[in-house]
This record gives sequence, C-alpha cells and structure tokens, in this order.
Amino acid sequence: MPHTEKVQAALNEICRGSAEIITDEQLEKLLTRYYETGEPYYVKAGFDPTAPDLHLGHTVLLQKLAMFQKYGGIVQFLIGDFTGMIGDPTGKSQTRKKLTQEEVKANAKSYEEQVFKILDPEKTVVVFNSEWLGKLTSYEMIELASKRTVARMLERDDFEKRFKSGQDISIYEFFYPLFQGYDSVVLKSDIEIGGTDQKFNLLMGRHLQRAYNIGKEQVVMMMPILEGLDGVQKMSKSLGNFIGVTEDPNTMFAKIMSISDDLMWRYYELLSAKTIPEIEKMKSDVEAGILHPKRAKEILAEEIVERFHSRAAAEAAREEFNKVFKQKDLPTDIPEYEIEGPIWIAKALVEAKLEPSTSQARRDLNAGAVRIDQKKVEDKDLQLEAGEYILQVGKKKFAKVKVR
RNA sequence: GGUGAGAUACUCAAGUGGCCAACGAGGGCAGACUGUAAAUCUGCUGGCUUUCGCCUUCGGAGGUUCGAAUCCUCCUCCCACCA
Repeated sequence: MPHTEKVQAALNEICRGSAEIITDEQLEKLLTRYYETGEPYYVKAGFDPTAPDLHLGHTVLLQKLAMFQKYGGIVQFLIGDFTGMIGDPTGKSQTRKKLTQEEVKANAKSYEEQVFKILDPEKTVVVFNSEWLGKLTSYEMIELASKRTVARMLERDDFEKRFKSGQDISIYEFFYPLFQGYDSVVLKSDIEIGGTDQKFNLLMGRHLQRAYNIGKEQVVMMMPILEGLDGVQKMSKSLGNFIGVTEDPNTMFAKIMSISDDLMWRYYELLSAKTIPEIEKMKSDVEAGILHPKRAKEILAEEIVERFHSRAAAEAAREEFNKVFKQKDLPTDIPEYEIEGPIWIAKALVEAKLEPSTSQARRDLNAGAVRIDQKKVEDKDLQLEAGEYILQVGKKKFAKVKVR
C-alpha cells in the first residue's frame, strides 16, 4: 500500500470521534512524515495528580492516545503535579490541598497501573511538570507572563463569565493556562489532546511554542466531554456522577444501566469499540422495535465491564443485575453486621451503614423506603429482636444483620 | 487610599429583632409509574432524642437585648465606582 493510502487509513482511525482538530493539515503532515521516514511524533496529554482514580470520562482520551500509539505516536503522559497545586480554574474555583511528594508518587503509580490497561508502556513517557515548572525563576515567570495579555486571557469563556458576573478571579489562575502551554514548549510536543473544555489551554500551547520559537506548533485535538450519569454535567469525581475503571463489575454494570436511553448512544459513540455502522444499525433496530433499548444498554454495559474486568465478570454482572432489579431478588453479596438487640429499626439501619443518621433513617421509614426481608416496614417504632434480618433501603442498599 | 454594595445550608437565593432549622429554585434521597432507567407526579432534604422536645448552623470575634441571620463594634474576604 502506498504511503498516501496508509496515511489516509491512519487518519480515519485517529480522527474518529474527535470534536475538533487544529489543524487537519498539520496532523496529516506528521503522519506522512512518520510513514516516509519512520520518525515518531509526540502526543501530550495532561492529567491531574489529585485524582488517580480514573473514570470512563478519562478513558475517552486514553483510547485516543492508544490509537496514536498504533500509528507512530509516542505518548507524553504528563502528570500535572505542579499545576495541580494551583487548581484548574475551569468550572469551580476551589483551592486544592497541596500534595506531598510522596502522595504525588503514590498517585502516579496508581495512574500507571490503571492507564497501562489501555496504553502501550513501550510507547509512553511519564513526565511530571514540577520538574521544570518548579525550577522557573521569577524572571522566567515574568517572561512567560509577558507572552499573553489580560484581554486575551479574558477571552476564555470561564474567565469572561466570572469577570462579568463579578466573581473573583485571582491572578494566579491566569498562570494555569500559561503553565500548561509552557509544558508543551518544554516537551516539544507535536500534538496535544484534551477535552473540548480545554480548548483555551490547549491553544495556549500553540501560542507559546510559537512565542518561544521552538520551531513547531502543536496540533490540538479535542475530544468531546463525556457526560456523567446524570446526562447533563461532565463526568467527574467531584460531582459523583462517574463510573470508575476500578469499580467492581456489578457496580459498573448497574451504573451504566442507570443512564438514560439518549445518553446510552452518546456512550456508544465515545466508549464502544464497535464501528460507527454497527452502532447505527443498533440504533435503527431499536427505533424499529426489533431491539429492546434495555437490551442495547446491556450490550454496552457488558462490553465496558469486559474491558476492565473479564468476559465472565461481565456476564455475571448482567445476571446479578437482572436478579436484583428485574426480579427484585436479593443481591448475592450483602454486607453483614452483628448488632446487640433488641434494637430500634432506625438505629439498626445506622449500625448497618445503610443510613448516615437516625434522622435520615426516620425520614426513609416515613417514606416507606425501608424493607425487612423484602417486606415494607409499616411500623416506624419496630424493635428488632434477636435473629437474622435482611435490611433494605431503597432499591440499592442492602445489609444482612444478625441481632444478638 | 476613598465611597458604596455584599458574605445565608450541597449550589443559587429569600429573609432586616420573636411566627426561623430559616421561603423558593436546582441538586440529592425516597415513593408511584416503567424496562433498571429517562420523563412525569408526590414526599423528604442539619444533628440528637422512638418526636415531647433539645442542641448546632446564616463570613469571624465580641457586644446590646428577656430574645439576634436580623441591631452595634472590630476583624477577614469579595465586588463596583473613584483615585
């Protein structure tokens, strides 16, 4: 196959699912060069050191990075230990807790364990931006700051909104995009990928590479942001709407099943290994009534559980799910507790960690959310005598208690 | 530096002496309905006390008062305008 065709094939795979690429021509040039001379190119992606627990939102990027590795890319896996201390002002401005050297190391290790399920370690370089950012002199900082004006900074949507609505923006927040861009200068990255919400920061890399005259301007590829379980906000740990890659198969399966049908297609698009035509076929089958939407969602859930666990785990998770939710049966593994009796039901719920407080337990009792041995509790003052009971709050929380 | 306006629960946001654990909205939890969902409707949404009540909470520290989110003093933070 001639070079041009190979390049074209690679481009198709690489560009699939991306939201925006700046610029396609440059990307094509890098690939052409790779196929003609065998010279690799560097693909940078930055990660926050405070959150080593990856969720499906991150895997959108990781899978894209893995794709680059297949076509000549060396991944620069950047752990933003320095910038992490500042806290990315995107979204909320929360002062983050400063991490110690040890914590960063531990987090990095945890990253590697999770990330190399997807990435090829042979073609990955792990770097920490404190290595160079921590050594900047005041003079160099000012030089860096001089490369961009306040007006240009305020172009960033988030800054502009906050500025106009009278919310505070501290000077140091301006440094975040500058530092992120400076990373690309130091690493001489050819490509940087990130979420669409990172556009401003990613473009800063291009700008600074030009300003520092390093002879290249990185290609910027943006991936769509994966919505979380609520289907509205982006998937993030702090919002609690995430599916973690290390979560157990049952939890993972149930979480995927809880998303709305609309969101399911979004997940297919961004997470599934199925080809676009395959997905389109499923979609039309669902619309035609040939395929039940629940079944379509199960197929997705199985695929994802299989990726991070195993085929067997995925099937077991599906069976467990249907057992608990469809047949309203009890889950297989229920945490067990022993408590002294006789005990008031509300207290027992707190003891079994099903409720955070007796006040909350009382509210759920009033709401009719509490079941004992699958039977709704009508008597709010119920005393549990010695014996074994299966306590349940809502649909998802179970515990087995042995009352002595 | 000056003047003015602010800081209320997870978030936004009412409340300007007792009726305030504090309106409303969002979020969250639960119930009904479903396909497990989503949408919709309903209830709950500081803690303790088996609900009689009690305790903690309206930026922080003091004070006035029988009684303070509300009034006074100082402080911290933040915004606007002016310099």
